Amino acid sequence: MPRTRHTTLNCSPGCTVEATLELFGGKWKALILYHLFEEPVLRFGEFRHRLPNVTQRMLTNQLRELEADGLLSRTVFPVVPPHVEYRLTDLGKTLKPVIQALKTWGDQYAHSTERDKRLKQDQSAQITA
Amino acid sequence: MPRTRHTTLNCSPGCTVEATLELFGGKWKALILYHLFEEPVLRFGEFRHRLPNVTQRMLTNQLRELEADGLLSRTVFPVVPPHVEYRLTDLGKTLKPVIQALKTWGDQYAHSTERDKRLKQDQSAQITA
DNA sequence: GCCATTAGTGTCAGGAATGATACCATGCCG
DNA sequence: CGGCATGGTATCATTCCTGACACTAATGGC
Repeated sequence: MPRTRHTTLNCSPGCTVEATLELFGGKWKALILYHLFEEPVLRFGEFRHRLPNVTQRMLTNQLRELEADGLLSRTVFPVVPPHVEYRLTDLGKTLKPVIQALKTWGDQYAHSTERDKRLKQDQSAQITA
Repeated sequence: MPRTRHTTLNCSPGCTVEATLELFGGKWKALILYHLFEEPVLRFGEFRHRLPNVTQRMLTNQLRELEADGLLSRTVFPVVPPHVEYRLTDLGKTLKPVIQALKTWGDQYAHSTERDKRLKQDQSAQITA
């Protein structure tokens, strides 16, 4: 996601939908935010445990972008070994209903999508192979 | 967006958030869905008018993916010149609260994000240049 | 015969996003 | 002195996304 999509917000009424998506459409951003709604303060290493499929580089990227967009704050304690805390900003907290809507829908419907059926087929094909 | 991100839905409780995002995280999918909530039946050319920045190829891609995911239906009338109608499926209609949440947030907060400020700076820089 | 229409498809190219891997700083512990 | 811990960077390669452009089919109208 998250390339720059449009540079202006003037493309018809639905445009802010896209604008919102640009903020957390990144590959792992929604998940990062989700975990911060569950646990208000997280350290880098804790993210790594919660998102085991994300490489360190990706995680750093996504966190920095969320920070740059003002959705979360990064607090560095100048100690050794390093200690860094991430938490939602006030603006970030306002995203809660959005993430919540995504989760609610996913919990209800994700397993009924065609995409999901394809995934299951792929998996069983791999198992039988 | 939306390459295939994870193949299973087993990665902790927030995973369905990501799964949902995979469905319409594509560059223009949310906007396509949004327009279909406004106007229940749209033809290919009407999308082109509403999304002037999207190339024909991209629009085709995104529509096909949404169709493949069972979120919208594509009805071809075998006439000349071609006539194709797109509308939401029942599953697609269930996404309305999600898109609505995205739009509500965007309308309220998009203009207060750091990203938005950066965009405005870039624009004025281009103007003065 | 020639052009316009609609909804595409095919090909090519460039750039962005992502992943893998290796490497770094610093202070404590033994 | 050597290794560990934490939170990263740097570099390279690859894959994916996106755009530009040209091309198509079948019919109606001039």
